[in-house]
Parts: sequence; C-alpha cells; structure tokens
Amino acid sequence: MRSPCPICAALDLVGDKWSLLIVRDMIWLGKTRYNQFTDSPEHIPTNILADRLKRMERFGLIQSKPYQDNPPRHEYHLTDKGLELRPVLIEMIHWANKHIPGTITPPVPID
Amino acid sequence: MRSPCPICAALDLVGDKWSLLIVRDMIWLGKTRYNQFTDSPEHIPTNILADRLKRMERFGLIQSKPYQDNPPRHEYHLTDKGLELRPVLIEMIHWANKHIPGTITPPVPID
DNA sequence: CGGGATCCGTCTTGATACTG
DNA sequence: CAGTATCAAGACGGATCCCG
Repeated sequence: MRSPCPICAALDLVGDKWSLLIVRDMIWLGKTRYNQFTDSPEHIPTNILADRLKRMERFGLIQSKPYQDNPPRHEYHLTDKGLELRPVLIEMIHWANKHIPGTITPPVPID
Repeated sequence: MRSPCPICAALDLVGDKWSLLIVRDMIWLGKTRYNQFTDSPEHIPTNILADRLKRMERFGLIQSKPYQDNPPRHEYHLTDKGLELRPVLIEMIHWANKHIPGTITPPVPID
C-alpha cells in the first residue's frame, strides 16, 4: 500500500490489532518484558507477540536490550519514534471514552 | 478482545488497514460515493470496501443515504462519531510527517 | 454502466503444544 | 520463562459475475 499519504504510512507500521496495545503497555504500564505483555488482559498470542516485537524493532519503534546472559534475556523499550505515538493514543482514548460506552480511563486498570 | 480499555475498544472498530483511510477520504476529500473510494491511490478492493462501509455503518461511524432510485444508489456520510476521529488522524499525520520520510501533508494529493 | 456480491487462492491470525 | 512450530480458521486481494 505504498503512497506518500502519512496516514497510510502510519497504518503500515501500526495499523494492526496488537502493535498499539504493546505501545500502550509500555507507555502506561511501563512494561518491558515478554511475560508482562502476555499478562495483559487481552491475551496476545505468543507467536503474534514475538512477531510484533521483531517488527516494531525493525521499524525503529522499540529497541531491545539484553539484561541477562544465561539464559539470554532482553527487555524492550520504546524509542523516541515509538514514544511519540502517545498523542495518537491519547486521542483514541478521548474518542473511545466519548463514543464507546463501557470504556474506562486510564486504559488498563489492573484487572 | 473485549476489555474496558478504550484503546482496545477503538481498535476493535477502526484497527484495521482500511477503515481509517475511508474516514480520511471523507474528511479531507469530501468523498461520499463508492467509486470515489475505489479511485483512491491505495486501490481498496471492492469487496473490502463494501464490507467496511457496512461495518462502519453498523458501528455508527457513517450513515448511508439514498440519492437515486433507479438503480438504487446511496452516498455515505460520516456521523459525529466518525467525524470526531479527526483528531486521531491529525496526530497520526503529525507523527508520520515527523518520523516517516517521504510522507506528505495534506495526506492525499491528487495523484 | 457502476455498485457490490461471489468465488477462490493466498496470506495472516489465534490457540496451543512444544523446545531450549 | 522466552520464543518457535504447528495448524485450523479466518481475513485479504483480485477477478469476475450479476443486477438495477
């Protein structure tokens, strides 16, 4: 779907069902590790999570850093590019809170 | 993916590759008719377009009004709920313009 | 003729079992 | 516990068909 349209371009990177939820978990809940993401109430499948983390790193939205050698483990952090998706999410929250009954702010209460 | 998270809820409605592009075409280019949407440079397949229009109407994002009887034709307009996705798109545009090279504002120049 | 339904091959998803 | 393999189910994309 190449096109110079910024909305398209953005959707090519984060226009799927899961990527923005991972960003949400990182921004609002400070999550950085694999099992923290699988623990979210939406229950992202593990294969999808692994794929999205790779994809988002490839796109420069997150960066993985090792924090342990044996077994090798790493944590995932947002880059500036990823962090700056925050205003997009904020507007989504406003919109949902106004138009979709049953939504709660902040986005992810401990369940 | 039910959960009270507003971001989830929003993504359930417009978290796919095409819905927000249709909204974009409506907001920025004033498009209202079937063939206008298929004419966009991203070339949405007709079956997907028909499906998304139905879906978005079901979700209350758009409303279809007949403008001709024979053959029956109608045009699609954003509801307030749909219109108010504008700030979300605006933030996406800002983000893309800043972080994805090659994107242009306004989003869809006549190609 | 143009909206949009149908068909079909392909790619993606989601659940879950599995491995190191 | 992080990540991969497997596989069924569904979504997508393209072509074509149909109908007013």
